Amino acid sequence: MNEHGERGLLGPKTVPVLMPGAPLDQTYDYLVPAGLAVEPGCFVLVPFGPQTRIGVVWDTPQGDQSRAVDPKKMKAITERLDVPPLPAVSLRFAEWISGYTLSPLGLVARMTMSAQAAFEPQKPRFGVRIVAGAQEPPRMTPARRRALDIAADGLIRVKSALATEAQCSTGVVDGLVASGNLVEVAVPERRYPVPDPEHRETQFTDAQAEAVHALVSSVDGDGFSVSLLDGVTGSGKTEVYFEAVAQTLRKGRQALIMLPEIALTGQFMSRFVARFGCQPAEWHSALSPAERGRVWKAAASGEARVIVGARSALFLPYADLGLVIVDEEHDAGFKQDDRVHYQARDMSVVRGSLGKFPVVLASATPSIESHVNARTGRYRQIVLPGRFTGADLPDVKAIDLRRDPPEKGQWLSPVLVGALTETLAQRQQSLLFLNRRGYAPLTLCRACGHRVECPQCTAWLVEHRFRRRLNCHHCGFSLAMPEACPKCHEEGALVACGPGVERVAEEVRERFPEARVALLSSDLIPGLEEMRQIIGEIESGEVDIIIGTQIVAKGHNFPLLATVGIVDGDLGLSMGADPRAGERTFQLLHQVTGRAGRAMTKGRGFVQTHMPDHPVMEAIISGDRESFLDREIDMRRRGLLPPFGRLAALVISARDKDLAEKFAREVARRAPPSDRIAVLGPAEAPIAVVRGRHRWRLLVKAPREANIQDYLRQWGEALPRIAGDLRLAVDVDPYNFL
DNA sequence: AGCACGCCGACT
DNA sequence: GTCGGCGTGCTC
Repeated sequence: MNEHGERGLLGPKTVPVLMPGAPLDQTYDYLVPAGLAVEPGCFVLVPFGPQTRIGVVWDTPQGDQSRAVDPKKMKAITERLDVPPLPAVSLRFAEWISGYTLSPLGLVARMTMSAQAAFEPQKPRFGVRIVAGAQEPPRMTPARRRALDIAADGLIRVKSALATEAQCSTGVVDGLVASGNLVEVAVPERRYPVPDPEHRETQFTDAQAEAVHALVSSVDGDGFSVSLLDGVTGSGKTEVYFEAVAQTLRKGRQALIMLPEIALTGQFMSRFVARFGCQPAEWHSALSPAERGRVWKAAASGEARVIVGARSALFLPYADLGLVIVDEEHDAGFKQDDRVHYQARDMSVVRGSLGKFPVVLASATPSIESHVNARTGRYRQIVLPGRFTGADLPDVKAIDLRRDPPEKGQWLSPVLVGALTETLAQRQQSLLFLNRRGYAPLTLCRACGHRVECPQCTAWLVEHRFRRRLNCHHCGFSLAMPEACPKCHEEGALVACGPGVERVAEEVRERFPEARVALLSSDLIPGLEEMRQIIGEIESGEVDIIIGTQIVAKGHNFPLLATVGIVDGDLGLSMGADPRAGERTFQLLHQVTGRAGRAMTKGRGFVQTHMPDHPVMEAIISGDRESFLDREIDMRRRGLLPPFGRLAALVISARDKDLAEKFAREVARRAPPSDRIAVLGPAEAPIAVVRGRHRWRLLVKAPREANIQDYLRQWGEALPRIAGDLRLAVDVDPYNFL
């Protein structure tokens, strides 16, 4: 065979083709039929074994090419798909992620074609338009009159839209098409408006202007850089990084603003519209397949200038990406933990390096990793001091639950109740935060002491009183709330133990029957639209007391909020093995208390805790972030934890308990010896059984300069083959220690 | 991932 | 005697 891809004297042209979606780590060579033009990155249809698959033409062969292909077995590309090709940088990005995460390239490549609809022949949508000068239909009904009057403007409308507008059925519209008064025409594809960098000038304080200057010059600098934009809630971070977006637009390049899924709010979109005069393209899980297809193509054609999206937006086939902003960069939601385990924040830095453009990480509570990178000079640090809305940071007080406990069966201490009463009297808003969904985390039988557990997981079932069900938060198992104990069948003996947000809401409604209460929990809000609506109601003051889980901590701006109460500040600190537990609790509590007091009023925060002396609580209360950081960073350094060391987790699972344990021990035995890399475990996972699968974990700890991937690959080759029900998942840079 | 091939238990 | 279980192996 000739050198790949070159048509030589020796034979016909062949190209390496990758199969996205298959867990395969190699390309396969295909003949290119005469007259078919293919180039690297283009999508083709190829015969693959007994099936026909979509493939991506690669530029260099990947994976094991050691066994020469039998020329007789070589098949030809069936056809080239009419889809924009992936740019070369997307190929390099996929290779990089595959190498780093140890995921097969085929699985990574699939993430770049996550819009099914873009690969199917698009059916043009048909609409109707009025026929000018046509005779009125023989029978003119009121419905027909309305429809024709609306259509009189000559615009093209989809049939159903016209019918809705004219308050008639689509039958009426069909009738008018039949009578020749309307004509069916293809609806032109929706275009993406071009955001205008000069739409509205923002007034900046001196400190903000300095930050803007730093970011804009990194865009001007025409090359890779990472900036950490570190500014408290209300410091104007968003408006500051919008200027980097504006500068990228002026240069004619595309920008991606990445947000945690939950923070993709209408509020963010309106701020974007205010600055740029139109909506950005959105990319998140709530898009319809057709919308996904449109955004994918608009990213590839360059028509979508700015894309605002969740982590998967990083894999869109941008024609000319020139900037990535990662807002709320500390958020754990940027870590993907299924199939390909990747950290989108870190991968955006890789993407910037490959694409030679600046990356901006923004947060009010940056991750320890980013802090360290900023302190060592790997990242530029841009600090936005204070709030510019005129309000100060809230005063935060600890409520020592040992001294001021709530009444029995209640969860709000008298101090917190007092603060809520006061806030209510002043007609201001309060927020109660508890990071636990449902009504109660444990249901106990008073008669026999039985704890109601999930039949397929090592976890208690959580009562959801609103739905009258017991749910497992790990596998989706659900049971109608039983009347009698499932174990001893005693009637009416089941009692709810501990609080969830629903229970806190119940307590609030009993204590403040006159207050308007909003309960925000992911399981009670069906989708992004409903979420946007509730947030809107809160903003406009239709709610007095907001009670919510994590969902309230992210990206929302509640201008009327005066008082914030953390119902259980200790939640999340007790989890043993997670090196980020302290950091995460700090970030969460800081973000939530930071919601208080935005528009000209000074806010107050209260944290209910059993350990007011814990470093996390002290940092939250004193607002002394730096010494908390120093302490955490020092702990990480001494423990050789990220970013001073590298971690990888191996999770072995099987339905059979003994099989999982035996294999885990076998895996541990085969660990290549190393004096720098340590292997801890195996140990049963903290949640030992999930979905009926028994899980064992191994943790690999390596110094920063070690190549942990090489070590893991070498280890993988030494393992017996994984047969049957056994599974081995590799998670480089794990964030989930359960 | 798919899909075929291949070797062991309950059915027309 | 077959239908079908899923264990194993391959796809240029």
